[in-house]
Amino acid sequence: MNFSDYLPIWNELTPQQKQHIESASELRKVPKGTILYNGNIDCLGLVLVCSGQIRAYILSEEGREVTISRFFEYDICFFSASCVMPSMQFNIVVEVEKDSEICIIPACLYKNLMDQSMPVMSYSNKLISGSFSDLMWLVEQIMWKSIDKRLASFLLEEAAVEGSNVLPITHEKIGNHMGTAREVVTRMLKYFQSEGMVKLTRGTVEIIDEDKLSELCE
Amino acid sequence: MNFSDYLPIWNELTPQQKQHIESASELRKVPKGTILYNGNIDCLGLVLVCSGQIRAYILSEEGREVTISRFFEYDICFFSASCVMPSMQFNIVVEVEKDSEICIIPACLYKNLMDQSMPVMSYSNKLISGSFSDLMWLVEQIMWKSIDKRLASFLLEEAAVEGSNVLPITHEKIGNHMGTAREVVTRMLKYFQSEGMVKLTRGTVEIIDEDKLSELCE
DNA sequence: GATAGTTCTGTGACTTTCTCACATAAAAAT
DNA sequence: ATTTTTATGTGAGAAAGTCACAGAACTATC
Repeated sequence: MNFSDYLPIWNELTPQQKQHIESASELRKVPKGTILYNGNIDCLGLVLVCSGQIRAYILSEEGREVTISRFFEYDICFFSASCVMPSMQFNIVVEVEKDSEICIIPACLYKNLMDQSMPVMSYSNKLISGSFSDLMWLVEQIMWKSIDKRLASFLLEEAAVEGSNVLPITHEKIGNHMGTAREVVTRMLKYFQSEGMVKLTRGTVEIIDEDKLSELCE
Repeated sequence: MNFSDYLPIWNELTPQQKQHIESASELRKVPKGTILYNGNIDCLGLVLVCSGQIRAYILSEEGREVTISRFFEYDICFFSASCVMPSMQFNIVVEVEKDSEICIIPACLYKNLMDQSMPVMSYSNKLISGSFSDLMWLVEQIMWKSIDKRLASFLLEEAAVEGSNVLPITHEKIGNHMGTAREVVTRMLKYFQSEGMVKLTRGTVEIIDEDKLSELCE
């Protein structure tokens, strides 16, 4: 485990701090579907994604979901450590989307580091600011983009993530990412298919005409 | 101007830092309607609200608005300083809602302070975290609350802010706060009136039955 | 204080999106 | 081969947003 690959500020830590992190953090393999954090579970800590894929989403009382953020290799998820940040009050669920290897820097250790080390505090600031910007973008999407555009964007992004035009995903999961109902996704995908933009089979969406989808997004 | 009333970390600054702030910041009277920041205007800085009222909102290409955050006496608005925070990339407009007195700590000075002073950095962190939480709350509202509930909440909050049940506000402004169309607000208010919850006159909404509105919010 | 202009509110018709209730189809389990 | 589970399809109706325009209430001007 080479921390300097994940933490840009690794070299600004003291040898002792480095040692603390190395001894206290835990490398863990987590299977798809694992809930790492849900606001009830004790504050986990900072999650470094070594491989795999993780997503953070909010959950309504009726069980509907919206994805707030997704994390891939070399990303750092701080949502599971939000409990140690004062003034961070919200419920969020952090779930493993694909079998992953993660490294957990315990919340209490991380809190201490933040208080001790200016670079760590400054880096935390950067992480939060980045997420804030992402969330602002999400608000704009939700408020001002129609479903067809949002769905097209989602499919293209998903294809980029997968590195393939064949997306192994159900309509329901797409709905959960976008915060909309499954039926809405089904109908829109049917329309996309009728326009020759995608090809649908049970459990997969294949992108046929990437350009046409891109145009749709504007 | 007594900075310690506005900045909780004032006493953790060095005399020199305090002196910098005192000499560089600018106390200013700004009339209602003033645009303090809109992403084009040069990065303003941290805005301390001494009196009055300020709001930050995002603007769609079609000219629709949604209020992201509102600031009152003793609040600090950092949106007008977001340009000095790395990883903060979004367009936002900061507008004076009521004639106000504000104190501006210039962006460049604030940036230097953040880099020099752990307490300032830590405090910035807290400000951003707080706004992040607020934004999460907004996303939940937008996604999962129906318009009647959101309108009821807005009216009650507005009454609390105004310290009166007579709200001097137009349907259009309410729509701009909530990110919805004026007609939708008009129709819902008409319904609220028919149910005896509010009384409408041109330019004002008077809350008649606070309890009934509260119930509506759940 | 009558007139013209501006701002604010009201309303119908139509579109988009969401909800509910079920039907059918494909895969998995036994 | 049959049952169970998971995924998709669809109609009907409700909620919310869009568009176009009408009328009412204030303001400014002479």
